[in-house]
Amino acid sequence: MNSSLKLSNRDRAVLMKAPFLAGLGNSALVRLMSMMTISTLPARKFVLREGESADAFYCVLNGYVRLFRLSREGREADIMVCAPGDTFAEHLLFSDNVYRCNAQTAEPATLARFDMQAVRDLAQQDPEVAKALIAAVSRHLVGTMDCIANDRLFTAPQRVANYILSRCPADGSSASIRLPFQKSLLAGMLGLAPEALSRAFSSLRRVGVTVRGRIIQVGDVQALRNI
Amino acid sequence: MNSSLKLSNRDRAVLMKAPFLAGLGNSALVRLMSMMTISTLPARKFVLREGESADAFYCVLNGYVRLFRLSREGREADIMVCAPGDTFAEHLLFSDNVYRCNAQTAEPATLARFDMQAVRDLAQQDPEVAKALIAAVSRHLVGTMDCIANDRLFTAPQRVANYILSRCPADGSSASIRLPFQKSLLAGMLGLAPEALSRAFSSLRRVGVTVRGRIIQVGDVQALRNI
DNA sequence: GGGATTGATTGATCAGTATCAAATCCCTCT
DNA sequence: AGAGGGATTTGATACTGATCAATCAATCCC
Repeated sequence: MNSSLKLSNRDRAVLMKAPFLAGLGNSALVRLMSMMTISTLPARKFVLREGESADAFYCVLNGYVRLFRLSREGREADIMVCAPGDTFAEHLLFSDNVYRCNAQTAEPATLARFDMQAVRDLAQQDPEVAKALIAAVSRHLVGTMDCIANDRLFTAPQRVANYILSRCPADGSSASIRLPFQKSLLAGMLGLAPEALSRAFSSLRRVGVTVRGRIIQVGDVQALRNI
Repeated sequence: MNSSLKLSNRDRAVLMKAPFLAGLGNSALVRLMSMMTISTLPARKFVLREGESADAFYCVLNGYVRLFRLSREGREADIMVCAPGDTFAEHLLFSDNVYRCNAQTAEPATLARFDMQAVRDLAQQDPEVAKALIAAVSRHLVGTMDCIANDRLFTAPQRVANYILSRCPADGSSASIRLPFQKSLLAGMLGLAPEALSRAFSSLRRVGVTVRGRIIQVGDVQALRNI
């Protein structure tokens, strides 16, 4: 875990466009960034663990971070996957003081770390920061509610289709997208075993979806929308 | 839908103890309550529908409200069940402007309605209100994340056991609880068909759980914890 | 350039839950 | 208290996805 205060240009751009920071004025931005530390982590590294005292939250600048919980027998359930620009654990600012799940990098990643207490203080005095926090937590809530509805309403092929559609340009009859991460991570996001994801992809072949490595080709976007 | 400005003593007590309002100082409280309207709804009444413009959020004062989404074929998936003291749709204050799911009373209910724009304005100028909002949304986020983890990690009997345990006093070897609503609502909360809930209860008989109507008796709480 | 490692696919089987139908229970209303 | 009707339970069946094992593909690495 290589920690530093320096920020690459690319990471800085991601940070400034992150929903949590994008709407902030200059003074709040400067103060937040002054209390931030950057770290670069290898793949599969735990960022934090369930039960640990929650004294920081994070913003992903590069790579992907997987939030998951463990059962007693050691099975894992992904709860959320954070992409560049996403924050995580920020919702513990005004509630719990213990992390409620594990966070692990899914590949080499760069994170910005924010001290919980410092941001809490800042949010108390700067309404703009408070507003940004509400927006960030709200966005996460919408995402998790969508996730529950997806899990409960749709089968594996339908969830995969929904995911593909969510990454297709809205118009156009055909499309080609590239998965930004391994299929096993996508499987976890969708609440599936990797084998089930594989089978879902192959069942989508009959509606014109072709998969080669990380490239997914969609022959007929509209056909995919009808299940 | 009988609307009024009056508040029964019981409803007022619930409102004041609701997490969203509990921490507020007097002036914020007075202003919020002045922009609030109370309504009493019969069972199975829709409070709001997916796609409608989101111009109010609600606090449940009495009864239960079910938030759910519909599939194209008309199947329903519960996303959250709100008990007295819970707010819902408040997370749309600073993000979306359209309701993302349906809300329906599960039985006769009393709700406090808050105008979205009015509270938005109030939150902008009163940091205490903003903080209360963050806390409310955060609490919901924790709940939905728990829900995802439960769905993905546990079987039906385990989820039912978890629910029972969450309503048992922490200590004591035996316990007796009363469901505050119909079993079909519990089934939906746990992501189960009513038949599956019924079978889960009967499979818990062998660990000393007895169900008669809404009364659930637990012979050995500790045994229930081990699955 | 060939093992070795890791990730993905495929096949076979099994567990868990949905669904549909029928019987029964419980609550409410009069 | 008894009747009526919705809620719940039970039974039979089908389906979905998990799991385990084996194969295949791609990448890594001296």
